[in-house]
Amino acid sequence: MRRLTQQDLDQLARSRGLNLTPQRRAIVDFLHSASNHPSAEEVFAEVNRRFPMTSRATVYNTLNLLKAAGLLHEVFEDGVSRFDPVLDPHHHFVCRACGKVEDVDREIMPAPAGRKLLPGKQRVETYEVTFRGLCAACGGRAEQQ
Amino acid sequence: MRRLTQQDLDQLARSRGLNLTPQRRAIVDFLHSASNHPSAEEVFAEVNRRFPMTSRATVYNTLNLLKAAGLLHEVFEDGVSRFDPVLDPHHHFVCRACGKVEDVDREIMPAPAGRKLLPGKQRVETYEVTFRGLCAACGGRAEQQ
DNA sequence: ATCTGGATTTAGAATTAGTCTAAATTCGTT
DNA sequence: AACGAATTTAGACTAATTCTAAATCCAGAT
Ligand SMILES: [Mn+2]
Ligand SMILES: [Mn+2]
Ligand SMILES: [Zn+2]
Ligand SMILES: [Zn+2]
Repeated sequence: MRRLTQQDLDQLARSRGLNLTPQRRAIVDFLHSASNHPSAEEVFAEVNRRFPMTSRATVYNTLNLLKAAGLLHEVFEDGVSRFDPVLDPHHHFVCRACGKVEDVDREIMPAPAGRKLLPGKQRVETYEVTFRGLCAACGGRAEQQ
Repeated sequence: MRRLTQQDLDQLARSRGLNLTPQRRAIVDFLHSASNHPSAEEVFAEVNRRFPMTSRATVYNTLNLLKAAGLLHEVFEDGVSRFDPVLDPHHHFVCRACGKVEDVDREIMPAPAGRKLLPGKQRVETYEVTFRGLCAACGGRAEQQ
């Protein structure tokens, strides 16, 4: 799954008139280093480790900015908002034991061929699948119920 | 898509030791009459119309109770929590113009035959699809962008 | 090198959805 | 009618997010 490089990012940001300040860069860096869909609070905590005194407002502002610029997606799983630096359309798996949110390749469940209109006459532009169950780690432990 | 009758409901509730008080019945009635996935606040407003002085706490308590008893499902769309009286597994369509959440039959996108394990070794127990685009009403109006 | 205006950041107040609490009420059983 | 358990209520509390107004930063103009 494609991830943006620093270059991509600089270029994209610039092309959209986005000023990449140190705080903003720290936020993007963390999101790309973190493998799994951090929440706003996790971003706040981590960015503050490297860059103390970064305010919540800046974290939220930046996440919203990047999202609006299309450099970041927001995913909601079970009422929790998380941020996803992977831009290609893909699906998610949520572990019911540990709560981890993992990426799933879109090929696993491709669009039903040529169906742009649902029976209810809705025009589908995108779709995403959420799989639920036990992740590799949790499923491994002793065939738990 | 199957919906519970009053009888089903009484029986189910009783069999699970759930006392169906007037407030609780009003909440369930409303959820079943409303066609589209009301939020807690919408339930609160409507139940109060018929049954003034019903507190938020009772609405939330009841929704959580019914959910725990399996008589109701909670669906999160775009960070908003909504309640769904349709118990069979099914998918959803979210209109990007008006925000309406509509049911979609599961047949539209059935499980990939025999796949219980994803490539990442996750064991899939359930899955759900969210389609996004324009609903019949919004899509009809003048081929908007 | 200094000035200046716009963009950015900051701390904290405000808002919102939801949970918790403790007292009052209801209801089935004696 | 009296009792105790379950339920309901109003409002306090909490957590996530947005808003606000003042401070800071910074690029371009002088
Ligand atoms: Mn993802
Ligand atoms: Mn539904
Ligand atoms: Zn797990
Ligand atoms: Zn619509």
